[in-house]
Amino acid sequence: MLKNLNPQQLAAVKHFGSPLLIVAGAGSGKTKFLTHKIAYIIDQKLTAPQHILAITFTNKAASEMKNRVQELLGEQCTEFPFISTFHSFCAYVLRKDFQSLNRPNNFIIYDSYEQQKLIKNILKNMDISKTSYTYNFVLAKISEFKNKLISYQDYATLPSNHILYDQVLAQIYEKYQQGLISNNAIDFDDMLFYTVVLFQRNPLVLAKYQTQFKYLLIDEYQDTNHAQYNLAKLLASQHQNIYVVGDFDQNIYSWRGANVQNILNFEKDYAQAKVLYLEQNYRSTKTILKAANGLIKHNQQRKEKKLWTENAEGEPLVFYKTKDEKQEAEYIAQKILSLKEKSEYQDIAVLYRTNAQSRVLEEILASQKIPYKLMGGFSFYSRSEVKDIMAYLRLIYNQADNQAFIRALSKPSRGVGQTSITKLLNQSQATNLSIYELIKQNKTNLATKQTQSLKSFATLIFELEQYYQTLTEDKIGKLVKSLLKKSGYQQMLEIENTPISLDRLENIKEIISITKNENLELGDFLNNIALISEIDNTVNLDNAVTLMTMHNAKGLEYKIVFIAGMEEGLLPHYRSKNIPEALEEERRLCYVSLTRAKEQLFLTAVDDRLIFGELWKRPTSCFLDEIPQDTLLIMEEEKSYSGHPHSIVYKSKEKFKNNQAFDHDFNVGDKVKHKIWGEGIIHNLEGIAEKSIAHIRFNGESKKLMLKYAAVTKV
DNA sequence: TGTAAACCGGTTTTT
DNA sequence: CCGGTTTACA
Ligand SMILES: Nc1ncnc2c1ncn2[C@@H]1O[C@H](COP(=O)(O)OP(=O)(O)OP(=O)(O)O)[C@@H](O)[C@H]1O
Repeated sequence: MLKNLNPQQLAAVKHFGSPLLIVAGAGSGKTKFLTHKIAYIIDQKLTAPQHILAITFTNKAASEMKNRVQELLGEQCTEFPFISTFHSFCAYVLRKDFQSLNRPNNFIIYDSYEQQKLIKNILKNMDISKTSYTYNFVLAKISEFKNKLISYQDYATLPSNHILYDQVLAQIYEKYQQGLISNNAIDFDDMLFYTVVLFQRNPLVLAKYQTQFKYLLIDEYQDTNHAQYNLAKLLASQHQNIYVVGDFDQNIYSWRGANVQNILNFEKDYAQAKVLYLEQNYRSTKTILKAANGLIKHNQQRKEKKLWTENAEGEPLVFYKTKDEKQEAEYIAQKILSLKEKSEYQDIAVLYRTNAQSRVLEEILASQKIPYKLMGGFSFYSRSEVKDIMAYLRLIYNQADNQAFIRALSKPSRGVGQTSITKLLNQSQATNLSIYELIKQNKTNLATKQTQSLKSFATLIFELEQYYQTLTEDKIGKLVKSLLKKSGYQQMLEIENTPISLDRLENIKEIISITKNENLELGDFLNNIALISEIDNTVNLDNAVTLMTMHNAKGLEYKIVFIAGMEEGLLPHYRSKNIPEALEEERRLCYVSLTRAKEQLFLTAVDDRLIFGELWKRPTSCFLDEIPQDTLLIMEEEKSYSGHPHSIVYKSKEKFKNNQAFDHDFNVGDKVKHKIWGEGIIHNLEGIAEKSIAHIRFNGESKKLMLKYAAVTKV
């Protein structure tokens, strides 16, 4: 079982009795160590499989790890270790023990869309929707507080000169939490937050989980946040059987509260800790590794570490610049087709910085008949048609769910509009009865037309619920099929009969096929949806090119990797470029992307990119200059390209806006001075180049100023 | 009162 | 460009 490990990995697998940290670069076999360690613990019968808890970064990584462990153990595996993300683990704990914090165990998990709706509502009611407290800003702040384990009560009592404190935020935070509580909901950050609180406040519950999970293993430890760090510490505090791996150069989630100090301080936190290093990379060619190592050296805030390989020299990285993103996608498609002679589609991945980039890639790949699968993103479950169907399912499962009632009711429209809905909601709140109950008990107070419509809708839901009860297998699939017909939803799409509506119908059918294999109950399905965001929404395409964001590529490997959009503004992203720490994170992100490749790397960039329907001129990414030039082959498209990425001269006579003429170096958090309003603080920046707008709070009052014209200076 | 059509505002990255 | 929200009209 341990044959394929090198001496360091072997030593690590056999190490017991004290905490262990492995720090090592990309592709050095950290994840491989974890899977073998789990298998070894089981094989040696040190404990039963179900007493092992392994934490991965994504659900996909978790299921991959499960498969690996199973392969290693073969037949002898009857019970399984608990392998999941922090969030899924917390959901598991809270479904069992949330009641110990006086909250029901059958909470629902709000996704970001529902969070947004709640916040928007609060801002509207407080009459501050048009101020600097944008919902994005507020949500990011609340997330930050929760990750730092600051409850809204704690927050409210912070001294008013505390850096984090803001009186308005304190109010919003409280209202937001109360909103969640009254809907019996928690958000993603709450999962971690409440689990930590539960363990801290309730030693008995903690002890139960400490006994249940005698071994704790964590992948990607460099990207744990404060709450996750505390969770691990609590779980391991008795037995100290904690084994973590990570790479500080792959810390790419600090914007979400991930704190690289957690890995740097591991030895301080666990006094007996042993630290091991892996230095041999088994994944990539010498050229790829040289390129990646050369790039990451440019980070100042970094410990040096070795990473070498015995693999072949390999091909140079290829850089190709095109006129626009369409041609970029065409180049990638064409390259994929020519690579197809030697490689399979499944060996190829295309990475990009922002989800918005995937659109063009999808279109062009589809037009060239290249099969692809889109991984991750807020893809599937946030599409409006999927949400509509989910609303029906939620309502069938729980008729008291007013939110679901309203959404289902208005798709397709049933002649009941905003006014009636508001009345119903108010009545529901006043009487403590759900809208569904009100209708059933004839307690509504509306015009006949609306009442009739509501009645038949309620009957529809009742009948569907009855139908569901009679089913025995493939229950959700059959239910969805039936509701599509009876609700008129399918008819609505068929009448529209546009390509888009047909697409929507396809997506809904996807729900049917997702739920098919496992004989899922409605409740289990609905409860876990927020957690399974990463379903590949393409139907079991085995041999297909993978499209995903760079963040999603973490931990994965492909024979051939394309990196699209190697441009200033995209990588590094314009929001990061004036903040040194953020810029270094962008560089790490580039490092992660490069090191996904085993054999070949293609980097592309464009001259002009269409953003919000406007053409923007784009310089090539500074990171391209930082990659050792002898690993890089720059393909020339036209003679206008003179060899150095920054010396490109745009020769076309086409009209375009030269949008990069103006620039600034203000950042969020900067103190600034204005002629009229005096001193203020920038709390948000939007737009780019000449359209940059700063949101500045002057002495209580907030202003949005265009930096190109505004007379503000840094102080 | 409900719905369709204009309108406005927002782009990192995700569990 | 897209989706959520406001507005104008039936
Ligand atoms: N001792 C070994 N001998 C041969 N191949 C190995 C060895 N260790 C790991 N590998 C291979 O190297 C590749 C990278 O391993 P793994 O994914 O475990 O690295 P990692 O350190 O987790 O990488 P990353 O930090 O990029 O996620 C895998 O294909 C793995 O099978």
